[in-house]
Amino acid sequence: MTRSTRLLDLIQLLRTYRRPVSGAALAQRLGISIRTLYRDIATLQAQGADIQGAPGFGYVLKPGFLMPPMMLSEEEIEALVLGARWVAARTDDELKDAARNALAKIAAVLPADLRRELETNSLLVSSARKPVVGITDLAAVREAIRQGFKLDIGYADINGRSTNRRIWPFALGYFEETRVLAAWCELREDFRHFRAERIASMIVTDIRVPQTRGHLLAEWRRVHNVKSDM
Amino acid sequence: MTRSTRLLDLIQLLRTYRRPVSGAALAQRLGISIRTLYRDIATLQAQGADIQGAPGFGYVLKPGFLMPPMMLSEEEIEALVLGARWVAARTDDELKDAARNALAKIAAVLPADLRRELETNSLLVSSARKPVVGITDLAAVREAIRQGFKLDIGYADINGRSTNRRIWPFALGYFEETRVLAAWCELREDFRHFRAERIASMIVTDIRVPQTRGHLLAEWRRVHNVKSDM
DNA sequence: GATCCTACTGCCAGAAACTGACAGCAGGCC
DNA sequence: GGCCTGCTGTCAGTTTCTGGCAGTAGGATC
Repeated sequence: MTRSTRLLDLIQLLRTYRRPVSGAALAQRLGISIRTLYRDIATLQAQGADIQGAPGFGYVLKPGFLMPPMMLSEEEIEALVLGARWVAARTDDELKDAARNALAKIAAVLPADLRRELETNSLLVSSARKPVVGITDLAAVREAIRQGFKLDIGYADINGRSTNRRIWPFALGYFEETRVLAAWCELREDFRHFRAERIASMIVTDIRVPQTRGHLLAEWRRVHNVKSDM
Repeated sequence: MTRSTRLLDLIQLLRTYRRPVSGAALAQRLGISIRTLYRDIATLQAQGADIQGAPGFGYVLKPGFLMPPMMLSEEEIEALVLGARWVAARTDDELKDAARNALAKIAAVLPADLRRELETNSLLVSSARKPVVGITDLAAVREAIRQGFKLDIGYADINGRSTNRRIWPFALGYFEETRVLAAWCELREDFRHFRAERIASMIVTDIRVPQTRGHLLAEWRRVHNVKSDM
């Protein structure tokens, strides 16, 4: 691999990280020595890339960059289409439409040959065995998460006891058979998981959650020791 | 000026022109010989730049090399991220990287507020219970499908009998537990499905499938009465 | 204060690439 | 046929690149 292509790869690689990455990790991914990586970083910085590095932390590429990324590769298109198909097959109608619309917008900016690639893509997902039942309006839940509104729900726990709770929703998990809402529960004063099909009633309040969903998600990850890079 | 910086300059320079520019003019602007310019153009083309040159005219950079700015709705972003997360959690390393790269590229061309939406998205998928085992190199299979190459495979059928077949792959199904390759089988002269974990050996030939994968997929859908709008 | 992780720099010699010049072919237009 | 231009091959001199080593420094943690 020649240096000029490697520099573009390095930019793209940096773009895929949100947390700081160590130079050693980057060097390994690129198959070069750490010394060369430092030189490459310096070169990109000299060209105007806003790459911040701090001893002990690593590197972050600040957005607002000198050059837009290169066009999507065929494999990247395949990944997006496959993911969109899974969403269309396994979630609800609103997300299905959103996935279709997103692909349409992406297709609109692709050159003709890649658009054909997108349209004739032949990675398939199996369709849902049984439609996931649930009275809960997941689109409204997602909207509440986005907006940061508290929810008042009636929830039947595993013993059948029903309780009314005010919760701070911050994440929604799509499992094979069920949908699980992760939230802070004011009643229990702790994180709780709510299976969508056991939510008997739901009212979106207009009360704001006092923390960002990013904060809650991070804390929840810490408590449950969830590691995920995506 | 080093070559890697010059290549970036050349892209920007080409972007500023709409009418064809002669190579000599470009070379002069960059302060290099015409011979080196031809080499630089060739390098950019090898990286995917659609630079068209015609004798007597000059060069034009067709759009589609770099990602243009995009607008997506919040729900469309959620759908893409959720799909990408499923791909990352449930397929192989190559597709996982592709999904990450695709999201990073899309994020880079979104306005700042939507980029934050993408980065703090909190729709989750469960991670794979067990990693899907399989000796088959699915990345190579996808590549063969894209390129339209026939495959020679050794396949153990359900009774344990092993056969060697030449097949025309056209689709790859991602099910919960298995991966299924859909292909036209020259041995059976019919469509056949091959479970990835039963493919004992695989050689990618350089023989072209005489039909497009779109044709094969449509015919297969007709035969199996598969309906799908995505 | 000690320790650890990491960014960052200078130096050097071998390896790899880049470069310009020249010569020549080809395609479209006048 | 003449002209403009794209494009390729070859080659030797030059430049750049690269990895390893040694060393400095900054921040966090203990």
